[in-house]
Amino acid sequence: MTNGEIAAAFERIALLLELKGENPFRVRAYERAAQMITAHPREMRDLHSHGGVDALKELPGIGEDLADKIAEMVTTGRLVYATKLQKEFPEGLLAILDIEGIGPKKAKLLWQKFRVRSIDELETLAQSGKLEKLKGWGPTSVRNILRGIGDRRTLRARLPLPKALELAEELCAALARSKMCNRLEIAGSLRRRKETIGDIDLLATSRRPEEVMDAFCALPAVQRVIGRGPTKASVLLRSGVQADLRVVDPAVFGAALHYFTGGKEHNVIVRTMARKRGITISEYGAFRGSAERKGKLLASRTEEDIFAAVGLPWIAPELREGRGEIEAAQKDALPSLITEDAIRGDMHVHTDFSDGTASAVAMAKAAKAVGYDYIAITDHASPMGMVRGIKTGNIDAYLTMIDDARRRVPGIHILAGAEVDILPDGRLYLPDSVLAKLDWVVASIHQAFRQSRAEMTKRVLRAVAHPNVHLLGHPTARLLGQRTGIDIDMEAVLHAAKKQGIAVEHNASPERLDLPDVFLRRAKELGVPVCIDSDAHDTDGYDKRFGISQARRGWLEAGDVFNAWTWKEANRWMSQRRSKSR
DNA sequence: GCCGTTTTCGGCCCGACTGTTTTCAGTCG
Repeated sequence: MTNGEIAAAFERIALLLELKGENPFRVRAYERAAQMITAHPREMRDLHSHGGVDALKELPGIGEDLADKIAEMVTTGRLVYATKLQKEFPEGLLAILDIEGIGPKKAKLLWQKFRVRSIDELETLAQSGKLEKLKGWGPTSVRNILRGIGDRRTLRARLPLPKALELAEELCAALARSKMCNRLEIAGSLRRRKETIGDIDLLATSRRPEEVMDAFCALPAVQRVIGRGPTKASVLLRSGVQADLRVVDPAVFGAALHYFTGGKEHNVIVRTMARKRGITISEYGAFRGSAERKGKLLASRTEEDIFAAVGLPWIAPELREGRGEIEAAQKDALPSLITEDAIRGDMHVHTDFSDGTASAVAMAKAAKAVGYDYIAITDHASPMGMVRGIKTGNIDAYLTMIDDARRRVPGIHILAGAEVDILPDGRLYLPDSVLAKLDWVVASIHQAFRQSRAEMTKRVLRAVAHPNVHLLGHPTARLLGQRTGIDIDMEAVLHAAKKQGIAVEHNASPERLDLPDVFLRRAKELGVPVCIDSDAHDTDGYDKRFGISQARRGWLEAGDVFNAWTWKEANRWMSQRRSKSR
């Protein structure tokens, strides 16, 4: 079983245990384990086959019992305990937990009293009028459930980061025009720059919170107000996304920003640390003493103050996932994260020689204008009919085009490169004689996405081992929100990249963001350089802001990123690569 | 179910909002 399947099994168990009314901390143990496994770059089955159950027990949040359960899943492909548990409730009951306003208690009651086993049955029951006669339910609750069912049918799945950020920025701009907020910040997973976003969290400071609430709920982008209190409101946007706004006093902005940025796991760890020191942390600040009797206020104004209250330096939002950042902070070993201005070049750029819209000269000028010292022009070399591009027959014309660009755009180093398709059997589309004429070869998958994991891994390993390849392009081939990536043993690919001395790409194109953050971090650990490339197809295409944010989530520093190196450093690496290929 | 500069047992983050309640349970993030 893959990590995804194991995590899904644990999530299911957590839901079922909740339905049973089990100890909530036991439920949380399963949830935490699922989250950890999802984010883990190594496959559980590999860890198990190398180090056995003991290796699994090393993982955070995995003890005796869960280690055994993971071992059972990776060896037998099933989990007896899960099957047993599943029998106590019908399949469809879990789905109704997704409905806004229905939690485990209500779901359990619906099952026990009415034998509700699906969303459709719940809808029929709610319409029948039987529900509202129940103690503690009432007509409003029932109306909300019906609305929740409707919402669930229209609600969007998680939004890709670039789209979500755009929406959030529009909301902020609209709210800012009301001029009632002193500060207005995007918080939550958006501030952490997660690759997909469930809802938009905004935080404002104002001395007139009620009026801010009014303005927020009346924004034209708002379709419906889900909930609204004096300091907090939730709305459903017309785009099908939920947005939450919280207003706090300016004096507690730092505490609130930290709290609403999360992530959940990170906050739990920080608060647990605080408790051990006799400190309680909430969105209103760090207080001496327990939560019930608010003690002396220790910190609240800035995030730095909050972290300092528990003896930590400020931690960048992109790191706040509870993936070891607290431990690193305690050891003063936080990475010095890469920033946009560290980028000196781009190793994946298209022109109108293939499917770009601008000439090589125009692309080079545009790269120079954003301050780059070097670029690799990497037009497609692909068997797919619709893509023009580099063929054996036109390679000389291509090289002439790049030579011409070098002459006409001085002051920037231009590499003659290609983005060559990795064919289904792992060979490259261009023959070695043509590849040898190029300075820089990106190997990418553009077809046959559905191969088995074994086949796909073998395919990519073959390409990675090719002596003329420098970079593995958009390694999972995913399209955010459209196409899940290929099924591949990324650990094996990264090891091979290390062994062969090639780099892996983080393709910063907003529809890709590929390689994903957990593998970026793994690449860093293994010492594989990462190229953060724009994959620009036009002169406005050099924006790397989303790529940088993912690189930061992968703990990358400037030294880990190939195109943050100086031209001299990059060139030295390429010469070494070339000498290897001979 | 996990975990240990409080602990191998007894803890486990904290508060807002809603609906139906006369004081709070359920849900959410």
